[in-house]
Parts: sequence; structure tokens; C-alpha cells
Amino acid sequence: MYNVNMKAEHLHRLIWMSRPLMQAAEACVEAGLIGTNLTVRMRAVLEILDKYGDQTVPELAARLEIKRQYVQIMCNETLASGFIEQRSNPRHKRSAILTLTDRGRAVIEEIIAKEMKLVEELGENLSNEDVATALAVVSAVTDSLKKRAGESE
Amino acid sequence: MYNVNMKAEHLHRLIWMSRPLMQAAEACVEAGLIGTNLTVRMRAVLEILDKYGDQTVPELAARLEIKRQYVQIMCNETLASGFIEQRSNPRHKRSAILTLTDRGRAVIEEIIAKEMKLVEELGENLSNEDVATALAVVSAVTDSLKKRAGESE
DNA sequence: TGAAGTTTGACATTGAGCTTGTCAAAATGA
DNA sequence: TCATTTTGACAAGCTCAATGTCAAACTTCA
Repeated sequence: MYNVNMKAEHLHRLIWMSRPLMQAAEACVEAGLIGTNLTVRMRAVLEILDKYGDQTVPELAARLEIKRQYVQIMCNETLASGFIEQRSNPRHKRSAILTLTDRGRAVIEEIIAKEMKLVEELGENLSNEDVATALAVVSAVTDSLKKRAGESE
Repeated sequence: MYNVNMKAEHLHRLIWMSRPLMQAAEACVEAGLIGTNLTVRMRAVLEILDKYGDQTVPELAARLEIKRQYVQIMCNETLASGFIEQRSNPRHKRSAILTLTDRGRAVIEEIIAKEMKLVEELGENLSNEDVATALAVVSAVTDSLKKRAGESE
């Protein structure tokens, strides 16, 4: 009984630590963007294009799970800044395929590399196994919560 | 080298899972509020009063780490709904001490109990040790990220 | 005591990060 | 070919705050 409550208490703290974790992570990303002329939303667009290849606004929206109307704004900003450009889409005249410019690719890859280095530093005092365990637990909890939240819709 | 990258990759996924985790957790809280006439922000006010005792708006604001002007709005709503009431403050005529009404206490304690039961269910398939490990890892990562984000301010 | 500074509630404005709705052009399916 | 769907563009609105200001109440300190 003691252990059950102990576990639940730890789990409770783990769950509600997600907000400060997220905020701290986003603050670090934002800090890493200083001097690049990139905003956080532009970075998100570039990251998807770099990781998953050229695609249209609606495809990006699906990947980001954000409404296409807002992703449109993000992409238009990024286009205006010259980090991406439009290629004509054989499948749809109005919906251009977005592709990284050389400058865009250079910027996003530099940023991703810098972020990955930071992540490696974060892991320095943590064991392989513990990180793997943490990921497994957090994944399981997230899945369970998503399922429950989804049910009551 | 393989293990280093593996670890960094897991850590990366762990960090960026914080957003879906938080969203799922908040969705569950919100779902649990249906039928109670409570909003998420009112629930937050009640929770603090229940956990830390009667206090003023500025004290609540400090605890929630939200600007007092917004906490004022949250508390005024909660007052209007009759879940809390004002007691005169001997230390300050204008700044009343907020206290749970019987109804408010009953509602928040029922909700907290329901949420704790949910957390216990979430932990059913997880071991004590794994949950403790996950909490330790997430705490450490959050602290490191906060420190880094703080430095670049 | 009283003058300066601080805390507080109330109110107004602003901003980020979205969602929702609508239109017209283009594409797709029947 | 006609109805439906997809898309970009634009407008409005929403939530959760931060920020600024005022006046009343409180604290400090000389």
C-alpha cells in the first residue's frame, strides 16, 4: 500500500513536470535561434522540410497537427524570409511544393546540430538504461492519457 | 559511439514528448471537470487553497507563478461561482483571504480523488523502480534545461 | 507624524498561438 | 459534367496570459 501510493505520487509529479519541461525546452530552442533571423514557427517548418522532404502546406499541417490556415501563415513568413521557396506542383496548380533554399538548409542543419549537441550534453550524467526507461514510461503514460482523453470526447 | 547517439536520440524524444504528455494530461483534467461547473482555472485555484490553505490573491499568484492580475480574474470567477468566499484579512483591508466554501471543498476533493485514482490506474503496468527512474531523469533534464535557458537571458 | 515607497484590486490594452468560418479557384470523383 | 473536395487567402474570434495604470490601503523610516 505504501508502495502503491509512492508510485502514484511519483507518477503524478512526473506527469505535471511535463509543463515546466516543455517550457524549458522551448526556451532553449528560442535562445538558440537568436541571431539567425528565424522564429520558432519558421524553425518548425524548416525542420519538417529537412526531415521529411519537400511538401505542400496541407501536408505540413497534417505533420504538425496544426490547422492548415495557421501553417499557411507560418510558411508564408518563412517564404518571405527566403529560407524556403515554392516549386510548381504537378498535382495541383495552386498548391506549391515547398522546398528549402540553400540558405534555409544550411541554417536549419546548423541549428539541429547545435540542439543535438545540447541534448548529448544533457545526457552526460545519465545512463543509457535510465534514459531508455524514462522514455518508455513517459511514452506509456502519454498513450494511456491520450486514450482516456480520447474516450470522453 | 552507437550508444551515445542512441541515448541522445531517446533523450530527444523524451524531451519533445513533454508537449503531447501535457496536452493529454490537461485534456483528462478537463474531461474530469464536465458536470461540475468548474473550469480548469477555477480548479487550479481550488487545488491550491485545498492543498496549501487559505490565502490571498497575490499569494496564489506567487504559488501558481502567474501574474497577479490574471489570478485575480481566475479568483473572481471562482468567487462568483460560489466555490470560494472572502474572509476579511486582518493584515490588509483590501486584500481578502480566500477560503473554500463547503461546496468548493467537496468538489475539489472529489476531483482530486478521482484524478489520483486515474494516476494509480496509469501506473498499474509500471514498476515502482521504473517510475522512480523516469521521474529522476525528467527532473534532471528539466533542471538542466532551465539552467541553460536561464543563462542566456 | 508624515512623506515616500509598496502592495493590492480593478480595469484596459496588447500579444502569441492558435481555431473557426468563408470565399473563390483548382482538382477530383461520379 | 456536375457535385464534392482541396487549397490559398482573408477575417474574426478565442484562450491564456503579460503589461500598464490608477487609486486605495498598507509599510517604512526619519
